[in-house]
Amino acid sequence: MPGKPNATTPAERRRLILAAVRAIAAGEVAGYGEVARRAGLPGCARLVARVLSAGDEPGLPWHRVLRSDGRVAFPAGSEGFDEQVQRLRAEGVQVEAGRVRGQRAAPTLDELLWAPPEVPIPPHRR
DNA sequence: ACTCTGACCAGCC
DNA sequence: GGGCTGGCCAGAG
Repeated sequence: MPGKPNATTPAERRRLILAAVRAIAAGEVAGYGEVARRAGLPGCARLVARVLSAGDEPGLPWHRVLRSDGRVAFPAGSEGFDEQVQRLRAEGVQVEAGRVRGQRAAPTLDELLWAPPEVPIPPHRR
């Protein structure tokens, strides 16, 4: 077939990104760039952001996607910010001033690859 | 076809 | 720790 070795169409990329986001386990967080990497689309962090901003897919754990700094991607005080923080806390993620503590948003996944099925969440920790 | 914008990232100072 | 710059992809005007 005339050359289409990879996902060159936006719809295909979008599907891959959605799958990668769904693959994030509860209590885990991932950066936009990391999600793009898992989707097989390195460098497409902005595309991930765009897909999430569409908000079409119901049940998508979009709140588990953070910036590479571990910060919430919404401006502090906005609705999206507030909701994302609450959702993360509901899953046991410790959020402090819009920033996730205890986990790395974008660690070196050189060997980590796909995340473990479940992560032990300490009940309370400081 | 061009320009601007966006739930971004990595590098450098 | 913070701020600037360039690069990135896709959609809207």
